[in-house]
Amino acid sequence: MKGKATSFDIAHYAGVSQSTVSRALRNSPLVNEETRKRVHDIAKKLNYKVDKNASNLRTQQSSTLALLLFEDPTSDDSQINPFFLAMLGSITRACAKEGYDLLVSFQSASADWQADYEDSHRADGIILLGYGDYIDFQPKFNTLLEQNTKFVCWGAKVDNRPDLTVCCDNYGGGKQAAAHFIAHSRTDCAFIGDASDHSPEFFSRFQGFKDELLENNVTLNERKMANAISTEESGYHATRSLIANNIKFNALFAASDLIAIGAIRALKEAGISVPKDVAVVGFDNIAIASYVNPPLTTIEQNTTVAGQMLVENLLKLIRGQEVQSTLLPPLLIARGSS
Amino acid sequence: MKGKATSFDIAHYAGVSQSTVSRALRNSPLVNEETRKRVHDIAKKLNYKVDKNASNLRTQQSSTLALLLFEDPTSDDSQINPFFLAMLGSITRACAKEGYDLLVSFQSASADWQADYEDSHRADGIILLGYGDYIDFQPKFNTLLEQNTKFVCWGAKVDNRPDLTVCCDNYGGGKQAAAHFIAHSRTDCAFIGDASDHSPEFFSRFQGFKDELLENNVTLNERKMANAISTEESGYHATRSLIANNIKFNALFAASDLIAIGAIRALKEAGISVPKDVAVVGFDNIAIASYVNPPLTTIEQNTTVAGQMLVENLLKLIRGQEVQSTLLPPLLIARGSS
DNA sequence: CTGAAAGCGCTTACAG
DNA sequence: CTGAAAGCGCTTACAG
Repeated sequence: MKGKATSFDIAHYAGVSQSTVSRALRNSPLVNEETRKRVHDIAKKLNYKVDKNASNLRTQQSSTLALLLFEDPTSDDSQINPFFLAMLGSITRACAKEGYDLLVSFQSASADWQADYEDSHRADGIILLGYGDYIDFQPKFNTLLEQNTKFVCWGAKVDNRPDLTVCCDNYGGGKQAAAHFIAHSRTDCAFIGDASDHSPEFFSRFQGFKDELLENNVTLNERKMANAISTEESGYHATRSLIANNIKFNALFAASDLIAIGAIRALKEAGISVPKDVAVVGFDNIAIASYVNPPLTTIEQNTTVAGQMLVENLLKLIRGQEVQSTLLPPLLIARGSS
Repeated sequence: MKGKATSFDIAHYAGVSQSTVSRALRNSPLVNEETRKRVHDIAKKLNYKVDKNASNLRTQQSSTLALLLFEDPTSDDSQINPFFLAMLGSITRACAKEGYDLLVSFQSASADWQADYEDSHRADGIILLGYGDYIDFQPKFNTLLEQNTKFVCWGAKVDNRPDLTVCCDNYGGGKQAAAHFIAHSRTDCAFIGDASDHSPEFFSRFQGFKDELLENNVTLNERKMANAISTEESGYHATRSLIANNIKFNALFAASDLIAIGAIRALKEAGISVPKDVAVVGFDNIAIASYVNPPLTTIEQNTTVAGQMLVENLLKLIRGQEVQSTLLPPLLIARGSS
């Protein structure tokens, strides 16, 4: 036989119609058990596989989800944020478990999104993942909403937006970080990260941190804050600028682990001991966190659960079931840096 | 308009036939420039996207590659080997650059591969990636070959196999590790990793290591070898067993960074200083390597180039162009552990 | 339980 | 340069 076998080939060998082959392969109850078995055997022998393009075209669905990873354009091209890499892993697993394929695509935040996966029927729905400037993404989110695209978004839960999100309780995580410092009598706190509406996740972490301090009668001095995106380099430079400006503090909350790792490097270089002089707490619990020196205390986001929830929620949305945005509890992991 | 627009809708509004719409959208030179423009405008206005299932079905190709990541079944379910995660990133980028989508799938080594991506026309070709027991995979590779599936394989170049591979020069990398030890007068060497034909990559690294030592009149004592798969835990336990058996050495070559990291932990626990008492060299240069304490000397595999080559070679294979397996040069990165 | 037939939305040879 | 038509390989309502 030349080329791939089709259902007509199977039909020929099985001595039934092509319709019956199709039914048999889909295990339709309408098919005689014996016929079903015969068809399956022949299909196996001919190494037949249902043509997905044909069946998708016919059924108007794809059993595929698309993952759009949009990255901060300023980050190093060759390095993907390890937190997202972990998410990617868990999303892939979750998809497999649900019988869906996963299309992965990196989007640079600046370029036009190739978000036509759903329109072009390549995917039944889209998962959006990425740090970056949220305000830049607004119009794109709006387009997705207008087009009634099925999508679920990681992390950027903002006010009244009707889109579906799964995110970590960033506010609660920030509070945990502050509570940890207070429990260790470190009340002269600094914060590093972009605490603005450009980065709603970082902003929530900051708010929780500040509020918890306030509830303990500690005020976070605005001068002890520095802006950073989620890279080690950015954390390093932000911390250096604090040190250069002679800002003193004995506790530092970084909006992400990468920032924290950069911060620790800057502190060490300046002869400031971690945790003796400055206690450091990060956010994410990326794999590297436990290996740095000293091991990084951090607020863990459970990527396994997060990936599952993203997939589950998206599938519910696709199936027209009721869904709500999900808030995942963060967990403080105490290590040597604090 | 209800539902998605089709090329017939565009044709209706543009006052041309559907054939012309199809040609115009594909920028066929057969179409009048003015017509082409009009069709494109209307398509944009209606938010029209070519239905991939239909066009793939018609053209019998998918502009999609599949990445099968097969993992060692013994590794922790929640953690993916960071080296493969990095590869995944670079493969995704390389695909995007070539205008291909990437389907990602994790395969447990034990289960049946869902390697029907090509047969089912979901992908034009397959990239295989993973450590694990090579001998277990043999029959599966053979099936792929028999079915004339277009695939390219990372790392497991074995003898006379006709399949296309891209891999690091593991043998040369092993030699570099040995040369490094010899240059630092550390000639009492140990090796940790599965040096058998179950793990051809590890075996090549081991061979190169042993041969380079031999060329410098150093013999690697078989007792100073321990088996390990590519996880930290495995490296830890293998090293502990050497120590427990009172095996002495002043240099340790681990077949992967994860093994090396586990080894360092075991050494430290036993009160053995790295690098003072034992110099350690790993393989891969995963992101964590530079953060561990002490920073890990390792043989880097360039994942960016590797991902590009995998995609390039596979596309050549798909297009019927001439291709050869590719060997990538490794690079020793000297850090604090040696 | 089975078959003949329509149709999913494209692409492209064929005819003009 | 354009259009009518065939056909990619399925799924499923319809008729028996």
